[in-house]
Amino acid sequence: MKLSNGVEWALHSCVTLSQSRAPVRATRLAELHGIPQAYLAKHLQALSRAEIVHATAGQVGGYTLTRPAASVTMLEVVQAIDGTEPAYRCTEIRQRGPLAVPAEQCERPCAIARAMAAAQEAWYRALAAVSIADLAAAIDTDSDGTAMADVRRWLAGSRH
Amino acid sequence: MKLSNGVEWALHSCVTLSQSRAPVRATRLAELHGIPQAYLAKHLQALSRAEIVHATAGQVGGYTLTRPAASVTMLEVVQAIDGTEPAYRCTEIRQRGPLAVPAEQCERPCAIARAMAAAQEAWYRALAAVSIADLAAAIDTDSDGTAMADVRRWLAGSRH
DNA sequence: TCAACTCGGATAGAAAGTATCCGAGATCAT
DNA sequence: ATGATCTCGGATACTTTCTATCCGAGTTGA
Repeated sequence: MKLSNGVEWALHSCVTLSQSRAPVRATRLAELHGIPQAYLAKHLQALSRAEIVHATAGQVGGYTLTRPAASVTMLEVVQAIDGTEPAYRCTEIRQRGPLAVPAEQCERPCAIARAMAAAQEAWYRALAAVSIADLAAAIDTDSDGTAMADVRRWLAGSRH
Repeated sequence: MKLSNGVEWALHSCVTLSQSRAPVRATRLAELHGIPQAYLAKHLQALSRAEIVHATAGQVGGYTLTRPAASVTMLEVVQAIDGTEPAYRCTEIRQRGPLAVPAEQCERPCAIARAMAAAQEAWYRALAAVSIADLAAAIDTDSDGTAMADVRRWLAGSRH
C-alpha cells in the first residue's frame, strides 16, 4: 500500500496557499518547494477539479484556496489526489469455489471486508480531524513562529 | 492508495487454515477460493517468511498456522503481504527551495508527516484488534454456524 | 533406494504512477 | 479594440510496481 507522491506536494501547497489571498502561480509553488513544476501542475489540476482550490488564468493568474483553511481537511486533499476508492476492495471470493455462498446471502459485506472498512474509516477520521489551518499552525510552532511569516514575505516578493 | 489483491486471498487462506490441524496444500486453498493457484503460492511464501504459516514439504505437505488463530492479527497478515513501510513517506521538501529549513532543525518529523503517521497508526490499531479467530467466528455467524463446519468437512475429504 | 509430490525463488506481462509537453483561454498594456 | 504574453488544462511518453506464471531444490513416504 503506497500513497501517491503528489499527496505531500498538494498538502504543502495548500498550506502555502493559506498564507496568500492573491493567486499563486504553479511555477512559484514548485520553486518554493523544490519540486518538478510540470508534475505539480497536474496535481493542482486535481485539487481544482475537487474545488479545493480555484484556478485563475491570465497574467496575474494562479491558484487560491476556495474556502478558509480551517474548513479544508487533510482527508479532502488526500482524496482529491489519490481518489476516493477504499484501499481494500472485496472481490467476493466467498461466492466462488466448491463452497460458494449463494448470492442472496451476500447482501451484507463479508466479515473481512467489514473489518477492513472499519480500519479505513479510522484512517479517514484521523485525517478529517486535521485542517490545513492546523497544519500551518503546527509548522509555525515548530519553527518558533517564523515559518509562515517567511512564506508570506516570499510570496509577496515573488511577483517580479 | 491501493492494497494488494493478495491480501484478501491471504486472509481467507488463514481463516481456512485455522480450521485444520493437518497441512493444506496451496493447490487446495486456491481451488477452494477459486483463485489462481500459482499466484496464491507466491503470497503464501510471504506468509511463510513472516512465520505466520509453516510450510511442510513432501507428499503429505502443505501449510499450517504456526500459532493459534486467536493470536494472529489481521495486521500481521496485511503487513506480511503488503510490507511494513508506511503509506506516506515524507521526502523532506521543507529542506528544499529558497526557504529551506536547516537540517539541524529537522530532528522531529514535519507536521504533515506527524499527522499522516497518526492516521496510519489508527489504521494499524483497527487491524491489530481483529484476529483470524475473530474473522472465522464472524463468518460462521453470518452463515448461521454452517460455514466453518463445511470448510472442515471439505478439507477432510480433499486428500483423495 | 527410488519415485512422486511439495514449496521456493527466478522469470515475463500488465497496470498504475511518474514526468513532460504543447494547445485553449484569459488578462493586461498598447 | 487589438495584440502579445502569460496562465491553466488535457493529451502524450517513460518508469516503477503489481500481477501472473514457470521450473528447479528439497522432502517425504513406499
